[in-house]
Amino acid sequence: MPNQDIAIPTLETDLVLPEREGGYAKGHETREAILRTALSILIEEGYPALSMRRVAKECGMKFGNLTYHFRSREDLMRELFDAVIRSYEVEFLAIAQMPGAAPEDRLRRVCLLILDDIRTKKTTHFFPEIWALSNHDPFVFERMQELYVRARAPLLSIVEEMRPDLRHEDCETVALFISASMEGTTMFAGHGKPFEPRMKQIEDIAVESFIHLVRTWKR
Amino acid sequence: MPNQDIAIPTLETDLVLPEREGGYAKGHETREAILRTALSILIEEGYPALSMRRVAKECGMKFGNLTYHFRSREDLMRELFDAVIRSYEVEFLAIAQMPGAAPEDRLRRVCLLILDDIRTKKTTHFFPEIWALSNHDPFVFERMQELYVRARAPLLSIVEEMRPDLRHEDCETVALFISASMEGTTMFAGHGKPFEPRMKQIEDIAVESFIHLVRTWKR
DNA sequence: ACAAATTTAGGTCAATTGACAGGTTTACCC
DNA sequence: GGGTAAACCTGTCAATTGACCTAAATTTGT
Repeated sequence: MPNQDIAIPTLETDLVLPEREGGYAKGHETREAILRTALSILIEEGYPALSMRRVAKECGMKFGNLTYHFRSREDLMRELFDAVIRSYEVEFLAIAQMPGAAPEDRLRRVCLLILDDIRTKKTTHFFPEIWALSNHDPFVFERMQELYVRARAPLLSIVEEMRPDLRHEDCETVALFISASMEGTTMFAGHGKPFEPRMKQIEDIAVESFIHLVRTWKR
Repeated sequence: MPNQDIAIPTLETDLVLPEREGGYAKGHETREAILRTALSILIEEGYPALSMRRVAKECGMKFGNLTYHFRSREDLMRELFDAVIRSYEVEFLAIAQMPGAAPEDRLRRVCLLILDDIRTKKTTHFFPEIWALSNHDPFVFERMQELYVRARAPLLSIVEEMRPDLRHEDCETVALFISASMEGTTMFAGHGKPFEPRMKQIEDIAVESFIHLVRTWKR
């Protein structure tokens, strides 16, 4: 049963900014432009290239102005990660509510959605950066784990629906394994990686393997 | 069938330096000390903290001396990555030659070896760094993919042995999926991660799932 | 013991970094 | 349209970075 023909919703919003209290409209736009530029640098050239001056220059903005909007580099980083992570969270939220299809079908579609997203340049480049950073920055660590809790939520509820006989904790571990498995393809079949052309076949393997796992797993 | 009782060989050699042509003994030691210090900084504090002056200070060595041994920062990085990657390559080489056990048993043991290694601090911290770097540094990219080709070799030969009916390319993709799946657990069940205590259960899930996959996969 | 190779030490250099202080201009509300 | 807060700009600061250079001390092979 090939799955190439299932329509995949795509994600356009790179960033989701939090509601702002006061301030002028222009301020919001500028803030967003800054974050968007910063994300672009992070994706194109990596974390070490992401300096305040670099961001200012790339925005066509004076350095002093940037420091007005983001007092410190750390401020900017925190808000950048928050905004990007939020963008994935809204995506996962959309996945969570899927019409009452059969659980196995929902599992399949969730996995395909995630695996297709992994092939985007944004995801292929952004996540390894936060994986590395999360090893040394508690804030990134915390925020990233929060993100993945939400990313696993749809998987978890499907697993629990399919296997009411399992303990909650076991469902969690199964969902984690499935999620982690998919993340692991990033470095090999993500955007620009050697196995990118085989991603569709990997998707088949993954989905089939996951479905059997959830169906039959006995602790 | 619990697997906690299988003895796991551990890896002590953090670095494997290439054979050196001429030079004195002390020079080699100093070089090795430098690389060891650099690796330690990379693991403990991440790539941005890895500056030449920092390495020199941490070795109790003058900056000028460090620049004698490694003319440039890039020189040091290349050799560091080479040495660390080489250390994993010797590990995988050891795995490859396993006495004529049943293929499924070998698959199990290879996977357990890899998953246990993922829980070490060195692996949990080093690999995300090169995953991130490989997105922007062609040298790291190249070297990393080489490493993984070797890491998959034992898996691949087991898959081909178990499934002579499959095309070579399909065996490759299956081996890749298995390898990638395991790598993906790094950020969740690696050293210091939230699911680290559940790694043993994850290993059970992974091994069982992989064995069934190899046994039954039909393209 | 002697010469060559190697190791250490010290310093300079331009470039880049993040933080900050002081202004000026612009946008918005009344 | 005037006033105020927001947005923007200029310039400076100390600190750090990597590359480079020179000279002394030490180790090694012979």
